[in-house]
Amino acid sequence: MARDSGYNTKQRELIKAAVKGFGSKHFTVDELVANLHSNNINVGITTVYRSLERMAQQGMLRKFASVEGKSACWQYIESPGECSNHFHLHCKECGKLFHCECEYLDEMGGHIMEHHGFAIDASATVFLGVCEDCNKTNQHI
Amino acid sequence: MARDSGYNTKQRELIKAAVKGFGSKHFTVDELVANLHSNNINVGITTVYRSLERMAQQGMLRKFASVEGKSACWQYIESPGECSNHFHLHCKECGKLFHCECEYLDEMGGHIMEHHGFAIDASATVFLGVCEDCNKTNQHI
DNA sequence: TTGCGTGCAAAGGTTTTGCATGGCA
DNA sequence: TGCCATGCAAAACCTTTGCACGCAA
Repeated sequence: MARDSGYNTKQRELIKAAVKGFGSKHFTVDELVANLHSNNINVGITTVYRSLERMAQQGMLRKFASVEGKSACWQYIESPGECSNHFHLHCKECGKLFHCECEYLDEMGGHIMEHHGFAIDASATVFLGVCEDCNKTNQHI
Repeated sequence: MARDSGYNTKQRELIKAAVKGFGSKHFTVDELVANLHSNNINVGITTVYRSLERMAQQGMLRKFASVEGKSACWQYIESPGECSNHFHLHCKECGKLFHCECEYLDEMGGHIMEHHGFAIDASATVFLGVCEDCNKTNQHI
């Protein structure tokens, strides 16, 4: 387990607690700050960014690339290795993020590594498309 | 083929020509503007953004989500349907974009549609990872 | 005491919007 | 003429950086 290399401060504890509160659900910096505010906790946005980045480096958090100018998403890693084998489906219509746990995708990673020499970072890769619900809604278009 | 719905203006022609000049190579707004400048063409950045967005809607262009605060990438679609059946691999290390034509990935799209009800937009999806070359370089890390 | 952590303010970069002017049809 | 397109300026947005002060060890 990665140990904290620096000091233990009140802010870090508060941020860590809030992050854990999201469980395996992904969140943005905005959502995290809103969550803190709703508990009457005020932490500088700078500190939030720096803490998240630090936690990501320690392997406690996963950072998703931003999509289409939207802000980056973060996700707490409840157990080490968790989510490393699943991909994320991001719906272009409703913006929802789906977790997709599937052996097929494991295979795919292996295939791409073997045949194309490319090591896919599943935790950072986001599939863009349209989810089931939005598909139904938009069938007439 | 999608027809222009609006007027034909000099700027649109110039932008379209520059875009075609990139062939199937992806480019950013910055690169496009630099390209125009090197030909002594000055078009407002606003117009560039609006034109690209319009061309993308007409199916003449493909827009890639921005990655990690980097600016968005665009790609000219030389022939309709081109690239619609292949994915793109974006190397986190060197930033190169690889085209990956592969039946396996077609299957995968089908699988995800069947089993997860999610319609993947291959043309917009970018796999993040590390390419062969960078992998070799970083093996000691 | 030492030096890392915090947070305000400001800068950074990309993209969008308001609005008056310009140009196509 | 009527409406769409243009482009300047400014805003919007997310994120990072500089710097002085505060706090953990």
